[in-house]
Amino acid sequence: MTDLEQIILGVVGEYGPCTAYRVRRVFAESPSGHWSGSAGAIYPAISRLERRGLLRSQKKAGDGRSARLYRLSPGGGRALRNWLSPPLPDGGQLMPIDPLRVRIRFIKRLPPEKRRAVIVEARHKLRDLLRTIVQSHQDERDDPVRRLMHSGAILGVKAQLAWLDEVDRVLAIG
Amino acid sequence: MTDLEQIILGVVGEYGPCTAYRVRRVFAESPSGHWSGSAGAIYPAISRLERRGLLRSQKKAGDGRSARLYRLSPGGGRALRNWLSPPLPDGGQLMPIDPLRVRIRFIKRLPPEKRRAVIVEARHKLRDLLRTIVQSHQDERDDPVRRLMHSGAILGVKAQLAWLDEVDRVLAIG
DNA sequence: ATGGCCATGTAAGATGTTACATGATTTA
DNA sequence: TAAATCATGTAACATCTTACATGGCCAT
Repeated sequence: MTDLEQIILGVVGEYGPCTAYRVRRVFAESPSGHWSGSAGAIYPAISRLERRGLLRSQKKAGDGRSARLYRLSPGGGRALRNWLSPPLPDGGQLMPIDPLRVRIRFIKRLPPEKRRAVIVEARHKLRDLLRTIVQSHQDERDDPVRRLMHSGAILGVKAQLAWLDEVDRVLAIG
Repeated sequence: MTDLEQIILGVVGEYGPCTAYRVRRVFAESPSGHWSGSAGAIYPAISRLERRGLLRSQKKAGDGRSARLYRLSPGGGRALRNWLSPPLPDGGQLMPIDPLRVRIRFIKRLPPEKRRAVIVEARHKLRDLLRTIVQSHQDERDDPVRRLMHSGAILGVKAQLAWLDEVDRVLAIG
């Protein structure tokens, strides 16, 4: 069971009976670029989940298109709870993956006078991103779990920004 | 050009002429479970890079096996610098991907009495991980960039731990 | 000389991306 | 009614994982 499939189960569970398109939009609206939610990933994944009996579907009434409403089957609920429950994967599988750090690792490949520009631009883009997430966080008043998702993202990006300051200091010396 | 390919270019550039196996070990020794560095990914990726003229190779002397030593070609160096240089991708592509947060998002699916256990276990595993990274950080005295990689990982995991405390508080209420 | 690690690779299969195709519904 | 968006899907292609196969090197 891939992460994508697990998350689809979670999203279907969260948004009740909903269409595949609705699931796609949840991915598309995520600020993270990691979860692209392309049609070619979502529709086949949902078909797989239905074939395995983890999702059920029914035709959406009053819709001339072939839209279907999906919901979790009992087995799907169990699969979802099982994914969430201990034992969790090892720490290495839980730690954040940082696309910025992977690049900066090789920054010495750039001539010294260009290194600074990378840091400056990264800081800029992360600050912009941070602003939009903070905005979403403030706009979200009702759902405490969703607020937690926002604050998690905020803490993660702030950690990156703090780290960038450290990178800046270290590179200035050496 | 995938991330894996870019990182391989970076690693080959970093470790000078080196074998494919050496590249694999760099991935395997990374604390992050994200970069598995399986043979079936690395060897084909290196072949692709050589076909495209970004890597050059020569037979390793005095080795009865078919081991080859790879190094960056001039074009490979350019490709690597180009990857590192502005313009960077958008903020959404730079922000950290947090496998823990994706799970906790759906934690309400668990019965209330089991939610705490998830947090406790996650905290435990992340603390263990943090200890080992801190240890590597202290052991590494020479290379400032490598120390930066460690401190980036440390800041990231600490942010997760701080967030877990917040999750704990919020779930205790709601 | 044999067991364990070093080292290279391949095959089968699943998953994901991009791009395209199709048509319904809503909005200006 | 025209344009935008909703909605579902498929085809071609590349990539990644898992598992396996092969054989050299090294220490006891």
